Amino acid sequence: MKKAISPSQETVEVTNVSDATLRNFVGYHMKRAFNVIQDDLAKTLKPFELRMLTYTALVLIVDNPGMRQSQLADAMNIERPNLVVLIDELERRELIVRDRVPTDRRAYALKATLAGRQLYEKSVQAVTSHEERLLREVEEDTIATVIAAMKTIEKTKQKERS
Amino acid sequence: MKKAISPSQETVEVTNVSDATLRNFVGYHMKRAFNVIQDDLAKTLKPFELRMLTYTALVLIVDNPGMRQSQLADAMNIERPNLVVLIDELERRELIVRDRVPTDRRAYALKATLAGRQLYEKSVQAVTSHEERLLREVEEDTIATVIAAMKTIEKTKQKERS
DNA sequence: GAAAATTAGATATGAAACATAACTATGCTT
DNA sequence: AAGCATAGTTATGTTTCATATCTAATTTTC
Repeated sequence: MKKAISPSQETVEVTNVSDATLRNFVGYHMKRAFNVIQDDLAKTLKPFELRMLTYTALVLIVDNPGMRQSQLADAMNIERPNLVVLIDELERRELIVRDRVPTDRRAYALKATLAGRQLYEKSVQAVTSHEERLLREVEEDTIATVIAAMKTIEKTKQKERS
Repeated sequence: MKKAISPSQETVEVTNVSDATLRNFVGYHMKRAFNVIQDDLAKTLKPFELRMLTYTALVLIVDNPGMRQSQLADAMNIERPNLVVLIDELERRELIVRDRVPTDRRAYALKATLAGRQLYEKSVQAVTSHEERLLREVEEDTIATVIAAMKTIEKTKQKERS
């Protein structure tokens, strides 16, 4: 059995906007929820003068000392040219350094400075609090289920490459 | 008991990039999963010459005939000026019309044309298939849990406004 | 071992998504 | 009627992300 094609098209004053069709999609729910998280994350990182992307880069560099720019771009799923400006910013603020790789003088080994590692500690702590705050009403089991689902969705990407 | 402050900072060749710290955050998982969904959605909408935002606007207009631009901007969480260009695009393609509201000549009542409703039907069907494809490996129960969690997160936004 | 192809990073440039300020036209309040 | 508020628009700027092209260095190939 098939539903009527579309709602009738008479113009009436719209009081409550219905997003019922979009609510059928998981992606729509994820986008809306992620917007809330991202807004709050931005506020959380503001005191450290970090944005989501600079924060992500800093964390990955601290956790992977000696990493190269292309590796970082891959890990962050961004293009190399866009990473350059992020790294420029972190370097200018002396949170990281670009060390030359002796075995390959084209490449840079990215390393955090002491200041970078200290900012990492503080900001990771702040982001942890931010998540605790936002997820306060979500059960621990539910969070685990969500993470598992997100990983499954993330993995389907690789399969496409065939 | 407290962990060591940071990984040691010796430069070694990084083979596998570790994002273990970021993996502690639900937001990180959501961002990565959503990127996969968004990329696939863009490909799905390409044949219809729609982007995520124009698709969202079209669906909301079809589902809420007579809706005004400011209502749509509110529903989509975007600023009025940015909506104007989206509506311009849909209008230029004759998928929607800006009807004058007789009772308020400042406002427009947005309505889809027949072509707009037809594109809606096709594109909603395509997006439904896209989600089925991406979520094939996610259990039905899990999806319900994820949607509930997303709604909970989305709702925490309102509480902040105090 | 030299020429050709590849790779790491940088520069230039543009598109898309988002925000703010200020404007026009209309409507509402008093 | 005067002043204020609202709907939509215009102008403008920022951020995120993509592509093409460049340089320097490395690797491949003959």
